[in-house]
Amino acid sequence: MTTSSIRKPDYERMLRKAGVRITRPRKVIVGILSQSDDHPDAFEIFQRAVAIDKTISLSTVYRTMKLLEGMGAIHRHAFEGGPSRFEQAGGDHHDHLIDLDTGDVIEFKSDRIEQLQDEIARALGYEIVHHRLELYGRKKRA
Amino acid sequence: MTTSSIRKPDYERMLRKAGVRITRPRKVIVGILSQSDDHPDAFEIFQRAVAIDKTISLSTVYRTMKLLEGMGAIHRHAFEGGPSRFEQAGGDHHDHLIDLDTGDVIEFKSDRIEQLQDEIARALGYEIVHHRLELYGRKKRA
DNA sequence: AGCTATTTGCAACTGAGTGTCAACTGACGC
DNA sequence: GCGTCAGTTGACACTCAGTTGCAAATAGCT
Repeated sequence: MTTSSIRKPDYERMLRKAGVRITRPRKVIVGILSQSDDHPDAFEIFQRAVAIDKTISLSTVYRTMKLLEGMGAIHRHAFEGGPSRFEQAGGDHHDHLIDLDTGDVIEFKSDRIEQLQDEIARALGYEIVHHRLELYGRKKRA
Repeated sequence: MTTSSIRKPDYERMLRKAGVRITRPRKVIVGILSQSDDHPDAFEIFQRAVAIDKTISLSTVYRTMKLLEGMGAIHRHAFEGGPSRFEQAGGDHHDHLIDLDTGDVIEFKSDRIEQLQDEIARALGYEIVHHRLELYGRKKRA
């Protein structure tokens, strides 16, 4: 029984469409990504990959993440003071709140904010290609 | 005749208050910051500093930026795919739009967005310590 | 199975920033 | 103005995240 999935990108299909080879390391890595609903960094992905196939190298993880990012299959987030973290693309757009005490990443979404961003960019004569909104905070004790 | 300044932090006073020494390298660096209204990175500050005093080292620039940041005298911005850039604190809070073609940094401010961020954090049970909002875009051709 | 361009693992490299340490110096007391 | 000495500096080694060069391995074709 596999974990049921909603809106998971079909990585193998995307790789095929990108005209690259479906190699063993790439299969292992996209398998891990399909299983993950957190925001692992390259080294964490590498560790999970090694548990499945101990010959996989960290360089290959980096190369594969770059490839997948270029294909739009994953998103890269460079939160402050740490390595890039990755998540599957395909869910709808959201921003992040990072818990400064635990490092937890909470996703949120605000159409109002997106809309205001567009208005601001337009007023400045720009077209937004992408944006980054991160809130860094601490849990209010109840 | 010196460039007239609006709301420039008095770095020497802040350094004194922080209980650290007013050394020659620190004087040169804060002098450069007072003169700058762009967002230079550590290496650019180093280059401007060397032009004034060729004995200053890059390590000292890094150390001084960290010191000033800790004192709240400057802000550090880690825009994507590049080194940290710095700007004087003391102006009022703003966010940044980065021109993807030129690297230009445009400052903007939206109270509405700030307010919405607070609402979102509150709804999630968090208190915002700080946040980061960056728009990456391209100039609309007229 | 055989061919070959793509991909891999390894190790060496890069860029940004930090740590170590002997030498230097600013701020205080005299 | 001069000595003292903790704070600071410059040089350089080091870390960390990520990239690159290259010989060996292999996916995907026939």
